[in-house]
Amino acid sequence: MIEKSIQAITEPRRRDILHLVRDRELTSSAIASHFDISAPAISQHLKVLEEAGLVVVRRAGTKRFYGLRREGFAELMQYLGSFWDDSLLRLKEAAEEEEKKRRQSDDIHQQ
Amino acid sequence: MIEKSIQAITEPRRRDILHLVRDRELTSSAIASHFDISAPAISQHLKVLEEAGLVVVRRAGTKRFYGLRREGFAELMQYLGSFWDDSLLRLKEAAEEEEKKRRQSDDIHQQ
DNA sequence: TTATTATTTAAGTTGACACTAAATTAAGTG
DNA sequence: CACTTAATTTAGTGTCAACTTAAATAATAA
Repeated sequence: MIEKSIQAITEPRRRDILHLVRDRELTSSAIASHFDISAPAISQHLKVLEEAGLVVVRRAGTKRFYGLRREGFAELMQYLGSFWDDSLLRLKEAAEEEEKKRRQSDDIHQQ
Repeated sequence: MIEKSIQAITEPRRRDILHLVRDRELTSSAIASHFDISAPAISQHLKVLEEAGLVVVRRAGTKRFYGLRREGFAELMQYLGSFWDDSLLRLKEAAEEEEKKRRQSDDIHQQ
């Protein structure tokens, strides 16, 4: 799946599509209107994104609404992050430290 | 550059190469020995990675040592992260909050 | 049912890219 | 300089992915 999602985000238009559906669902044709390529081409891109687990479809009548699949992103980001990163690792550690503190204070409150 | 680095990490062998040079420098031939493709093929991959700013070369006699270029990764990760992510955003906020607290306490100490 | 709208699937073309083998460059060493 | 080692560049080939147009599917309305 990771392999597919990495492949998927390589194509610039697919990244543009992901941007478009990031905060709202859009139909295939609404997405297509933002590009100068044909509707079938967009449909094919959406298929790739869907098979990569990065978008999901919701059918409503003749329309199909595409939206971001956050779990897919999370998985991809986790992979890319764990792959090498430094700054991300430091961010994680900082967040975990914060989380630890939070939990400790919760424990105190609960006792 | 971002475009090139995204392109670069799409190829599975190139990600393998990045893994190999992650913690140590390696020569082109040392890298090639890990794969069953020809030396020129590896050389071409290294060129792509270098042009993407993800590896750097250090010449030493007839040998060329390849190593990870962390700034390139940082840039790529930042882009990929800022692109969409949630959990990463939350991590960032937590880290920034932490940073803010740290700075405030520094200010107090400095006065 | 016929027509309309929304979208996908199919078939075929083109260009990009990963590969190979052969030739070339680069930096020593005898 | 000739030779060796390390690696790259060049030229050519095959595969794959993104696009096109045309045909097919899906849901609904007249």
